[in-house]
Amino acid sequence: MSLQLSEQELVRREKLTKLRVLGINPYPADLFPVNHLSDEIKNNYKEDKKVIIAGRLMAINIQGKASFAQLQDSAGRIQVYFNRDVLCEGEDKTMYNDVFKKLLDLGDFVGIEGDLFTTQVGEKTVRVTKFTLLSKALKPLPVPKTDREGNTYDGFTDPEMRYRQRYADLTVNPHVKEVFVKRTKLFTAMRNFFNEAGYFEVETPILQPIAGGAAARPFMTHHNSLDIPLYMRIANELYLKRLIVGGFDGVYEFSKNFRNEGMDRTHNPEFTAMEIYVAYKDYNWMMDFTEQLLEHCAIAVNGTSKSTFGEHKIDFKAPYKRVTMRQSIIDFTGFDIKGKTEDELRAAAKSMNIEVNDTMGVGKLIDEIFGEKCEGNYIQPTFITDYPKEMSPLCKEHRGDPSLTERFELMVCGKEIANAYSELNDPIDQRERFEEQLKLAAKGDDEAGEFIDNDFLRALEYGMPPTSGLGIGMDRLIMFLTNNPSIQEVLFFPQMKPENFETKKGPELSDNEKVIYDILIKEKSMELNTLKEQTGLSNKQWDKGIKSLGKLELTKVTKTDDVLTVDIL
RNA sequence: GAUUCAGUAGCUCAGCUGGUAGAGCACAUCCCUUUUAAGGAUGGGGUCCAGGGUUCGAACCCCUGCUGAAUCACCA
Repeated sequence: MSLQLSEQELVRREKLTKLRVLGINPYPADLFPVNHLSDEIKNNYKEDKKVIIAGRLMAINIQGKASFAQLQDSAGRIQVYFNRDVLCEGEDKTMYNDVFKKLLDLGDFVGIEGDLFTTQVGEKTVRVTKFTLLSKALKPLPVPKTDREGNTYDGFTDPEMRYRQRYADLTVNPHVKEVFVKRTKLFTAMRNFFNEAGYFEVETPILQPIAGGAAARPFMTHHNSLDIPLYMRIANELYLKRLIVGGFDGVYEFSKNFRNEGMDRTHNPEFTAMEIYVAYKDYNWMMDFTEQLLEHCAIAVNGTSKSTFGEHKIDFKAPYKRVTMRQSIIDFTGFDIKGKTEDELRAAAKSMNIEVNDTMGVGKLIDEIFGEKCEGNYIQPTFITDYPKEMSPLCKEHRGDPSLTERFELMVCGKEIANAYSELNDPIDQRERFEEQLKLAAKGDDEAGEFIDNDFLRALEYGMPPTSGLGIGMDRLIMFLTNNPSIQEVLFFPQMKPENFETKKGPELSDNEKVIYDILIKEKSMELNTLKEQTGLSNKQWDKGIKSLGKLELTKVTKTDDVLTVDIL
């Protein structure tokens, strides 16, 4: 089961044994007493200061009896200087001549003790007095090089390889690491904002008997000892509201959700949402809260509320524009949805060249019109408010218009990044809405819920205070904050088709090769065309077979005058 | 799901009209004590994604498949 090794991999394996012969353990167990990071050295530079650092060798530049190398640690890179006579004071120059020059490779982890100096070219450098191999790399890293102008050569850029081998991507591409540092800063900033507001971080089940709180196809699994199906969560809404029923004033959760749907550059089967529910508030309050939150987060991540996404410059500075869905549709189509019947809406949609079908109800039709004609126009953060009741089964009816709900979505660069309600807390209304969804589902609307969560309804019957809830797509938000158009760039390990690690056949012969070989082994030597005819192989199959047999040094083709002869070796 | 493009050395990529597979970096050996995309000399390294077809001959043309990307469709 060994994969075929490249020449470079074999060389590194040989170095491993040579190191062991010299008594050097290439994978020592000892703690290494690091006391500086590369950026600390550069920021608090003091001539001759003694430092102990560790990291990967990312560039080696040997010049005879002295050498330079780049050591990369978690904070960046620092140049280190190996001088033969500094490193090896006595007669024995093995550590420099053999261990450093011959047995170390790019990618190896080394620990270094040394003191600081500045080279003639002005680069802050660690003069190595002692080095320790901490871990040998057997596989060569793809090492891009960058010149003085910042042009990168041999970049490790193939997305497939970068996603599959994120460890190599992170090692070699500092800008990739930066995206994930920002991702974590975003989570921290949001968490701090909520905690300072006095809200409570909680955890709710990922394995659920009913996947509710959203309309999406769930992943199904099975619990053996209960012998029941379980679903992986598609949203955490219904569980968080149960906690508001239980008496918390504000609860929030960063929730990994799972949806068994299509994948593309903005959809991964598992993604992270944040949902927060706050008692005694409504969606107007939540809009204020949301714009404060996002301004805070943008500044925490990028140091400014401004951000660039592709061709767009966006600014998360509060307050954001607020437009009702009805007004938005009037603005972009001239059509007023107020009071229109399902048939009128369907006719209007058709006249706008929007694809519609009979399963679409009023809500869905309005949503299609909005999605098609309006959504994409909102580049700066904008709240779209007051959605039709039919498409918001968990949202409280609008206090001023019973056909609407108290709901808003926050649009940025034409995409939805947040969704919020004045939460429905009337248990009887809630049951009716669920039943309405069941009817829609039966009618064929695949976005309508198929189950009624009776336990959730029971919770509401005990009484839930008026509550406003907000959900934010964290992946999408971090895409906007780091200027990445692809969700795969902001997930460490985006979902991909499994890689095929099947081992190569090695010295075994393929079928074609066997046919040729079996005939030839009896005759020992044959004229080429006779042999070819006897095998009955096509030209292509013959060609491949005889070529690879030659490569394996099992046969040899010789030409005497005009006659080609094949011999067995 | 549809369309288009791509897959060649460890990495980034050339490869003309079908005619023995190339470069830079990396690697190996040697020279070089403050360099920085270090430099100089020499050398090794390939299942041209896989399978089939056409052809005297295929990395190249045709078909099928695999993998990925982009655009579109789908996706609160």
